[in-house]
Amino acid sequence: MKDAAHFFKALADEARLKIIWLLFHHDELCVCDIMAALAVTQSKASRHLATLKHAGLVTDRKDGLWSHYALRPAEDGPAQTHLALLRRSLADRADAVSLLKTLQRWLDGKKPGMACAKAAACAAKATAKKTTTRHREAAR
Amino acid sequence: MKDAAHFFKALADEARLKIIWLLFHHDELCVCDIMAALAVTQSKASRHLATLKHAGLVTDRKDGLWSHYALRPAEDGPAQTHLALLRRSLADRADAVSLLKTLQRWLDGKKPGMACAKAAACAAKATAKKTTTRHREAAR
DNA sequence: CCCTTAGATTCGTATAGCCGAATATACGGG
DNA sequence: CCCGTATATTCGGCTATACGAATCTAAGGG
Repeated sequence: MKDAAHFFKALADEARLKIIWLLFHHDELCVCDIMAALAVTQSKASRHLATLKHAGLVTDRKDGLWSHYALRPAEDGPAQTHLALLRRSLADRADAVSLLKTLQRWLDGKKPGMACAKAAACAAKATAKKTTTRHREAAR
Repeated sequence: MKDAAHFFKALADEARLKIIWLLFHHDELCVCDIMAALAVTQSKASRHLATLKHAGLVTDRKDGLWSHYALRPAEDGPAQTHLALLRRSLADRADAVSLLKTLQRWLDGKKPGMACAKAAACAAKATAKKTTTRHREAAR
């Protein structure tokens, strides 16, 4: 029963749920994709991915400088069923959908092969600014 | 998405999973039942029940001195599906099954109407002692 | 009223988790 | 070899959570 609790702990964080959600729709993502989509720092992205890996939910594949993360192939335990259910229940959430779009925008503008991290950090800052602006407007 | 994380947080604790598991099989349980079955202190039982209530997973009903807790009736969201799945996946775990038995033993010997808390605390200590004894034996 | 009992809450503390900043590692190019 | 880049890890701090012990509350029973 301890391991069931452990499994749910891995899901008990919004950032990790977002990562899993994105990985449902993309076979592989690298750390800077996560940074850009979630608008988080590099260490946050990396740490949450490590947590998910440690919980056995994702795998990583190294390719030169890049680490590519993917959902762990179904071993068809209860965990997989929970994940499938999670996927379905997130599918009609506005924030989940728009998160996917944000990632897609990033992936589209990525090709140039230019400084990944800086661009992602920049995207993060831009999103943060937009958010605080929105808050400020809401406060009025 | 934040609320999904919140939901999983409520499940991310072994004691709470155990409580939910027991409530799958018993329409209502009072705090001292939980204390006895899980072999935990009164404050631990009460606090975890409060957490579950706060997360909307259980309801409570007051009857004189007693508080009776029950699973919250299905509102048929994804949460309920996760719970149903959880129930199925725990069903063939040895520890979950024996936990149910422990509770049953307690319920059977309960009728006398005698000092609930002390008996439960006693049961808790007995279980603890058995466990440490077992550990000591394993260590040899 | 006072006492006992079931349960809730508070208190102090310990541990776990999250975070950004800084630093470390490791790879590829010049 | 040195540099820049992508990711990992460490560090220090902060918040959240978990816990037992103690205290509080409220309901019966004498």
